[in-house]
Amino acid sequence: MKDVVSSCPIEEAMRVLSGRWPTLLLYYLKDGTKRFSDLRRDNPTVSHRILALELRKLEVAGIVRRTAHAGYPLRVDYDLTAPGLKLVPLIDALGDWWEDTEDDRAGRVSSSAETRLVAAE
Amino acid sequence: MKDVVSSCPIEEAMRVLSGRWPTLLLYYLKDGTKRFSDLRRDNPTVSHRILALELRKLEVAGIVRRTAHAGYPLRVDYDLTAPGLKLVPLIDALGDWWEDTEDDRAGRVSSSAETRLVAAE
DNA sequence: CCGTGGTTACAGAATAGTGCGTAATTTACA
DNA sequence: TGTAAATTACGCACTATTCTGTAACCACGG
Repeated sequence: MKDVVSSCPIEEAMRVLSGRWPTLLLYYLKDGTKRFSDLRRDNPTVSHRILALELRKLEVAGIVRRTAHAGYPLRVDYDLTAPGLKLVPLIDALGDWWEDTEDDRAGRVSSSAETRLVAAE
Repeated sequence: MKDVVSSCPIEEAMRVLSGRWPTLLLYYLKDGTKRFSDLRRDNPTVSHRILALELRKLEVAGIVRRTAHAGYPLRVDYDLTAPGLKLVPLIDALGDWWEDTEDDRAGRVSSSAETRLVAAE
């Protein structure tokens, strides 16, 4: 994945939203503030390390806000920023699109999918 | 990327849209029918192998239609299916969101991003 | 010792790129 | 006239790069 300085907003947006976790984290955070360990419990298949990395990526992108409370036992909260909140309905729309078009997309996996053959003229 | 049979439409949608190319291909295909070599020219950094794989993925997902014309020199057309067309405005909305929230996301890369410190109560 | 949030080191898995081969027809050129 | 080369859309094998997981460690109060 080279940089290629895309200048295309779609490509840039996808750079941070791509992958399995970003949208899931958005999904869980839309209900409100969560802590690191909450998010781990929400989806137990993400590794400790990756969760930290993904959260950091979203934080740097300005989608998630990280709030570290001083003192011990160490406590950190995560919630969505204003842009993050604005993103949620778009993600939801994507989910709706997937469901609404399910019949039409006709996940015909075993056959040759959508391919059609046309005789040469 | 394990399977985990998500049952979450967002996760499933992201499984096919994740990565650098799917949205880009959508972008180029929204103008109309394109051939394999056209798409290669549109974004020269994608390798032929990956382009073929990505197109096949979108085809199986029912977003792109592949039309192979019989005879040589082999000719194949790609265009969007109805679900694919419906997806385009959502992708565009994502790009708009990225642009519109640019100031607010404040890409403060060098500093500690959004992190804030709060004194313990 | 435990739990919290996080980082680093190393290993293994997944993904991407490179180059070669293929098919039938047209064109190129000695 | 004969044959070599180009064309198109890939598939395959091999390598390079990148990503992800595991485990260990840190800080500290309880």
